[in-house]
Amino acid sequence: MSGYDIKRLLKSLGWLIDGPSLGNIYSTLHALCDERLVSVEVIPHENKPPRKVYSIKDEGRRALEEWANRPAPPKMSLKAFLMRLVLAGSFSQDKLMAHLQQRRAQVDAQRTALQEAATALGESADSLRLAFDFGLALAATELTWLDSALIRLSQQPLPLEVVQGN
Amino acid sequence: MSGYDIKRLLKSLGWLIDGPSLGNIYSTLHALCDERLVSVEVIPHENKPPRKVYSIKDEGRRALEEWANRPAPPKMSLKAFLMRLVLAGSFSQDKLMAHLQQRRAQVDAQRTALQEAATALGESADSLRLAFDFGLALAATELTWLDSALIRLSQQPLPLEVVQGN
DNA sequence: ATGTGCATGTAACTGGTTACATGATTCG
DNA sequence: CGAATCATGTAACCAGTTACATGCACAT
Repeated sequence: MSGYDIKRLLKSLGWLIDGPSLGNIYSTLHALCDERLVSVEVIPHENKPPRKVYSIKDEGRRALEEWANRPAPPKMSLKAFLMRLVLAGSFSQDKLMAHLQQRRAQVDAQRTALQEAATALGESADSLRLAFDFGLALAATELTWLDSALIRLSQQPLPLEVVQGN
Repeated sequence: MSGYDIKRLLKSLGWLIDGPSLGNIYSTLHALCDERLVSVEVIPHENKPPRKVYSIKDEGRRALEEWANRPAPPKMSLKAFLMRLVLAGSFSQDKLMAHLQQRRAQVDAQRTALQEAATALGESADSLRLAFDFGLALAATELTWLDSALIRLSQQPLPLEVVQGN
């Protein structure tokens, strides 16, 4: 993809993840190029600035896999988790499921902690309480989503890339 | 509260909001002090470093209210919204409800956008699709939470601070 | 005509983290 | 007896934003 393409894709995910600025994307891409992790193909357009299409190289893929398999920090944010999911999900189904299970444990722990903090707060019912309620609802949603994702994945044993060709 | 107290409170909200580092909290508190928005009371402990308890001043409260009433940027993140909710929720019930209604419209728009992007993606069912599904589940949860919060608030017309004294 | 989208890039700035420095207390 | 919690603070450093610079195409 080009830098601009990347920006658009990430934008389509809305508030789910941080939308890095274009400046950031371009300079990261340059750095990645210097490190020989990605390759560029310059496609010249007539008197437009040439489109630069980047592709990940084998070494880059290895580095990405290494990154994806690093143990997740215990306090990983939603955004960070989703970023990992999107970038690392295409490696192996086992890894993906392990990832989801790990996340499940963390979210469950967070939910208990949140519940305790909320009850410790008492029945004050102000805006802080609203925030806690929201947090609990979020945690519940994420847990059911994780469970259904895990079930779906365990029912279709082959990674879809193999089946569908991409 | 003291800087340390603030850190602990924010920590109790877990991944719901960004937990600013202690260094950040302390320097912010110093800056706020210089601007005469908060006051400090130094409570000396025997040969421990003295505890510094900060209180918001009238001028600070005014500044906070002004901040809370600034129109929310359309792409406001979850964390930013919750931060506003917690910090600004104690002003007036009308404002709080307006705030929630505004948020509702934004989340609804985001959900539609997400849905369109997801269907445009087709049935590829890879990890990116999982992320989109999650986003949709999240949006739905937030919407129901917002609705129930709005109903609750409209049923009890007086702000709880008045009833409960705090 | 004027603005928005495509498309790339660089440089300044800054908000916030990490690391350092200090020291008592409590818990295992 | 060392590790964690309480408790404060400063300074270096860095990642990422904002702003600037350029220019065509297409719509209003």
